[in-house]
Amino acid sequence: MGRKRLQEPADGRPTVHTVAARAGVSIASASRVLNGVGGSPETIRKVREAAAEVGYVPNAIARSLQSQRTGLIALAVEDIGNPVYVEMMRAIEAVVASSGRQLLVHATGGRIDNETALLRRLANRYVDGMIVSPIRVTDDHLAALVDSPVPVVVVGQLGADAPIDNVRTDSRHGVALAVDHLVATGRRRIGFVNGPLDTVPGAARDAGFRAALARHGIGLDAELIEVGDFQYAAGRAATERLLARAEPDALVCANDLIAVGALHALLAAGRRVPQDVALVGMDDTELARMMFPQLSSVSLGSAERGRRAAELLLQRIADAALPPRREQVPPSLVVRASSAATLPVPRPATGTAGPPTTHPSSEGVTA
Amino acid sequence: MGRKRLQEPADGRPTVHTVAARAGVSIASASRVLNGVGGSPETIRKVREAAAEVGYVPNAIARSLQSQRTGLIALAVEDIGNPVYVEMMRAIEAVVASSGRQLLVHATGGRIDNETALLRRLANRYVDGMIVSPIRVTDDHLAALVDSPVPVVVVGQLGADAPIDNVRTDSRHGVALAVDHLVATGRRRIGFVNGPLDTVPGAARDAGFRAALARHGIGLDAELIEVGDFQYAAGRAATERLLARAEPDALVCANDLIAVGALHALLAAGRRVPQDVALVGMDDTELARMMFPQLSSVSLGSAERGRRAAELLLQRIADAALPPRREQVPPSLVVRASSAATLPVPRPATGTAGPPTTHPSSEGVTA
DNA sequence: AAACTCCCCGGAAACGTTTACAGCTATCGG
DNA sequence: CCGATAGCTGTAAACGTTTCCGGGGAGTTT
Repeated sequence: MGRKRLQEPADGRPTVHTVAARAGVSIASASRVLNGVGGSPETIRKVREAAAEVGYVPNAIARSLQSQRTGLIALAVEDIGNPVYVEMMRAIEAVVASSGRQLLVHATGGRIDNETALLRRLANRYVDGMIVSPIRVTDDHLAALVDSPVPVVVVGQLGADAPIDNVRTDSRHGVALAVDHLVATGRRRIGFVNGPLDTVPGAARDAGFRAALARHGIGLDAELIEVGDFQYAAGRAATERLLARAEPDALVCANDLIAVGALHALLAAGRRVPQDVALVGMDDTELARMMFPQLSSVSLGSAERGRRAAELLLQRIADAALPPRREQVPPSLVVRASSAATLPVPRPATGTAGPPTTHPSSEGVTA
Repeated sequence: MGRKRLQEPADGRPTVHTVAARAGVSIASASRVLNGVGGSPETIRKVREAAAEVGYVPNAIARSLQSQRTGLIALAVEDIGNPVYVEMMRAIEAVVASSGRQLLVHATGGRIDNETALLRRLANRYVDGMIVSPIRVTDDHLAALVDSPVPVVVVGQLGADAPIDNVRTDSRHGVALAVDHLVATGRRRIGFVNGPLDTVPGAARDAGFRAALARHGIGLDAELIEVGDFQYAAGRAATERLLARAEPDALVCANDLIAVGALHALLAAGRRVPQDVALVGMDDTELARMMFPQLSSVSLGSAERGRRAAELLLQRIADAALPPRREQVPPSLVVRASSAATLPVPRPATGTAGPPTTHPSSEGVTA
């Protein structure tokens, strides 16, 4: 009398003890059968039966405590409403799923405390690894990354000496590609609608823009630079402010959401795109192809970066002793109607790309 | 000699035992201090010091095993690229965060086995509760929902008698609102671009469309109905097929992604929106406001549904004995430029809404 | 000064699982 | 016919944490 251990926990859910007792075997045997390793035919039958009768479902937490793994990978991004992260997520998900794990996504909403808290919390073993793509990096942040208990891979720029697996692109060069293209097609008064300068991508793109103009010997006109958030509404508002005081013949936008906002502002202000103003976005997301006219955009290889980050993470999970690695994905420009060279045709409002095809990804010319 | 328990696990991470030994106290005292309950000033100092020295970070899995809760809530949606889910997620995240928990998102990609597997896996205690928004519901699925070990709330239509907390809308009525509006503004050849009919929303919207036409005494023309996926590219392709064989004066689309695809197809085919063809989407996402002209859309109260679902879930987590509840959020129509009544003006291509404001959400007329 | 209260501390159990180990039975080969 | 072997089984330890409980010391009250 007086069993050593309660068989039915307070919430009534059966445990392996319940099953074992019901089947008349030890918990070890029950566990073995439930995991499909060993057991005589008779035992297997009894345990299976008992498990089915009580509706046994294993407690994943307990299992993880024992096995030291959860089979979950987390992805933390700033804004899940930004299609670039959706593309990245899809690429990661494919890799993660092929390793038999599952991907969970967390939106930090740009609140940096939120992201640090997530790191501190989730990384404490709830997941086997994390991929994070921070847009602001503080020292505190970096510290949390470095001594995370689980492997972490960062997508995005990071201090040069941080001992963290890292996949990046060169968005300075990306902006340069856009400027080169616009200059080559005759534009001279090139505006720039950027995201916040205190973010890593915002700062890099600003530097890239200034450097590119200088390289072409075009003087910098502060009136042609505007800053907002990396979002649609902010991009539109920023472009309205810019148009109220200057007359650009081209606009480079720091991402596609901003570019869509800019397109809206331009059309509402009566400018024709690309005849009056050429427009180039950045990230080359599906959104760029959804617009009319379709937007030129600088691809930063987001899907590729996601894929590589996932691979790095899986490798590190397999072998924690690997040295920190860094990979780089080059940007490339995809030219579409929004920045097509304006030809003699007076009003080719439907763009020069001809009738849209059903394979949008095949449209555009990679430069 | 021969300690009862290893202090340093193989992976070298310190545990509460490490800290306790170093501080010269019992693990019970160490745990108490680390949780901020009790402890003499001296003990507190010693433990804090020891913890800092070894870089102790608690193992969340072990803690959860003991406390029977993880503080995590999962949201499973079909397609995270659909902005409607982004809006829903934001609303849920706000409620969840205010309860001190964290939200994790999982994209099922519409693969139903994926969703069932997720339920079976995540729900086994990795999270304290789940919100799922399935678009296809099978019996197997339903069974997995019903006997989930953790509370589940479903957003979307569900069998009438399923004993599961449920927040729904009336998308049949939503389609009716769109049709009523179009008929009232003089449209008669109204087309419909739907998602797959074997999905719950697809079927409901199809039924709603047919019923609405019948109510207005408009005969059904099968040529004006087309079906694709609930996505941009599919919506565009479906609209191209429809335009190749029929000449609608209005289009109702089963969601905003499809509507954007339709807009693209219409413009590419040389139709003016709204003069030649009026366009109404569904879900009233940010995407509808990002288009030019801005799209009319039927709001299905996604943010509100998300908010309510999260509240239901938190209540159920607090009290598992509650009876299953069902809530309903009414649809409403938001009229914007894409379906504005065509007035005597010959080519008001910029729409009738006047210059865009910086508060897009204040635009449009709710009907 | 005795009794009582309060607080702090350490031992041990508990959360639910997997698994090393050892003992047992049955089978097989010599 | 007996010893070796293989396969199965049960006991118990382990994963890392929280918490119940009882013992003990210090301070307060009568």
